[in-house]
Amino acid sequence: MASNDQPVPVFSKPVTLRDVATEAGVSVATASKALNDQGRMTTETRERIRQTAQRLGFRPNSLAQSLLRRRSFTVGLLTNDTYGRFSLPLMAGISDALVDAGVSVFLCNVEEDPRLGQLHVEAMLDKRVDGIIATGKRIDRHLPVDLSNLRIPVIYAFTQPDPDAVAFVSDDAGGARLAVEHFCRLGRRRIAHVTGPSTFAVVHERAEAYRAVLAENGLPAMEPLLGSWTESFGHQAVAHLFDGAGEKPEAIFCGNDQIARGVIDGLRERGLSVPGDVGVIGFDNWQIVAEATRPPLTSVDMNLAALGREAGLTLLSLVGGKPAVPGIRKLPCRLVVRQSCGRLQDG
Amino acid sequence: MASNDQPVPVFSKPVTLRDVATEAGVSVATASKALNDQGRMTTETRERIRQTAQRLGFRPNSLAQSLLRRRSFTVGLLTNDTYGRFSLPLMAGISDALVDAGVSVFLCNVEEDPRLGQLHVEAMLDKRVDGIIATGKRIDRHLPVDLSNLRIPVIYAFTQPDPDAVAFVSDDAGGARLAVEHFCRLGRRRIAHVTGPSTFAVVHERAEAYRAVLAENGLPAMEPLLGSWTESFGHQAVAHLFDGAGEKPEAIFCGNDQIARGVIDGLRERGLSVPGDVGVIGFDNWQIVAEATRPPLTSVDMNLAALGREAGLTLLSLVGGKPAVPGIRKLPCRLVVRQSCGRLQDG
DNA sequence: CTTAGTTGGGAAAAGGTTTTCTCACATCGA
DNA sequence: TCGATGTGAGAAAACCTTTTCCCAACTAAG
Repeated sequence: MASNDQPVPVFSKPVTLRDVATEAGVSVATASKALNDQGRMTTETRERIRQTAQRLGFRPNSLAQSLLRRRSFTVGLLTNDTYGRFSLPLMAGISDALVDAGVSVFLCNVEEDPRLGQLHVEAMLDKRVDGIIATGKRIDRHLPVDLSNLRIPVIYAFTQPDPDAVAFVSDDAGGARLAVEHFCRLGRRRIAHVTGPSTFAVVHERAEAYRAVLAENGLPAMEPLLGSWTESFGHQAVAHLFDGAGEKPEAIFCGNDQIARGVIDGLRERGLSVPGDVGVIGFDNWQIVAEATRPPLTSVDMNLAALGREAGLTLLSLVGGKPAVPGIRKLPCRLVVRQSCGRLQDG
Repeated sequence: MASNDQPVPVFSKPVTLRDVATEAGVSVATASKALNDQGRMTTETRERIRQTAQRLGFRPNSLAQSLLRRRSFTVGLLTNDTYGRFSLPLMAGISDALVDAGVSVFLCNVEEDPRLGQLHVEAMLDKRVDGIIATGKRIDRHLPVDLSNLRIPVIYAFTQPDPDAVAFVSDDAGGARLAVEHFCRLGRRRIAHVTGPSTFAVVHERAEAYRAVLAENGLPAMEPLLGSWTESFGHQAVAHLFDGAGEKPEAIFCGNDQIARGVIDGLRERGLSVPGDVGVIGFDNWQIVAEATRPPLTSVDMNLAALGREAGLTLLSLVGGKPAVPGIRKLPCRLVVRQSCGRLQDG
């Protein structure tokens, strides 16, 4: 049987620093110093070693470096967000902030399973991650793992288990203000708020901001409609708001894009034009939803990637030994204006 | 200034094998063997060392182990799927398959940027990942990185750069068959197919299967409608199919759930009932979309998690030195029946 | 010519674990 | 009592890199 009958691939051995040193006729110590711009030697020697390393395709073994430096250039991202609606943009930001520092990210989805969470955390700890970023779908619920007594820095994004932790969250109240104030600027007077269930902390935070902006602008207060984060609740809300007697809203600020979508569809089915008769603004700026509504949805973007970047950078500096003051940092949202909210009339 | 004025946390030093050995009054060699069930010693000694390790909370340093074993218990997942629509379920499957083996997964989103791809791949290589799984949004496009001459095993999921590679993809033709055959069983005779652009390989593969099933069942052939993967194309398609003259379809098999959503909305706007007048089946089984359509959408599920599990397991066995025959492995889809496709009439 | 200082480069330890050898001691049969 | 066998446990090498000394050779000053 010929040897090439075997489909098993042969992987060549990685070239080590010793190989480079031998090839260049110096000791490993010198080779190391040459490549790290340390120590003293003739530029000639240094250059020769560099060339040799280059030629041999030498890449230092991170494992050995990590062992020595007690730093693995690795962080873990813990999430329970199965579909990655929030965690992926966050991840993108983190990754973006860290890749230039040579740091890679372990992603662990722990669902709601404490056993799984424990397993993943231990695996990461054993691999000596430099730090952990924990994220969740909502600020007022925590991952099913205890990260409080780890020997490494932990940063929270979108959740904050205790006030002594360092946490980054979006400024939901500010985001709500952006939306409602935008409606005010557009001259809408009766502004409704349709949002998720009262069990979510953000629901109250945003509703509070909504009421505040109405008050500041001398507009009629309307009680926020709490329900579920679904399209179908958007439909129900429209039925509730428009099918009864009394004055109808001119604008609806929705708690997420799915609700907004349901609202827009419900309005259209009633022959109401968006934004002509009613303006709609959503929350989350979930592109795939926001761009599919008719008309495309104006929505509050939580800047998750930026949040991830901040979290990543902060973790890095924490790992580097710089202290960080504990507490929540709120990062501003931004309003992404499309066509569902109406436009300022010129003149 | 009191020392507790400083917010810098103090992280205790990890306990090493040497600590355990010293504490138990043995050598590190013995300690190692005790904990790994190797070597010879009295059960008494072994037990005592175990207890000591337990008491001290010893966890072996993975870095040191990896260095020695030339195996990092780490794999990389490379993707360009920003929103994680495909890569996250895949990731979940991979992670699920590997976590019990103590393997963690680096997730790297390289977008379409070759520089970024290169950066990530090098970072992973330096960290001595045991293998890499590369995935993409579509089988006929590849990531902007060259993985062909790595010293570690590579597995592809959803893409296959060359026939010598090991790749896992979903059986799109089979999935299409499932959908169309389901319509046939339900007695629908005029079955249309609305799908994405011709630049996608899967579009042709599924269209082929669609035609084949029609032929096998002696049903009238209809030319598939190719467009974009969007809701708005779904609307257009409905206009095209129903607003002209000629016989109308009784069923529509859509290339993805977004198209299906557009189709369903378009049908409703025309006063056609789903599934009463027209049955609709989508593709991807994107839960958040499929459950929000009215009625909920029957859809072909590509079993991405299962695919990820297979890929992970295969990579593991490849890493373990077992050869794997190159080529594409197609994994079956499954039909998730909800309410949009109609039901078999009893009696 | 001696001494102090500089320069280029190497030896060795460290990081934490695993594994192979080796060794001392005990036991057993002759 | 002597060799053979077996048993429990330790010493040391290995994995790969970094860093701290250290040393030899050379230069310059006195």
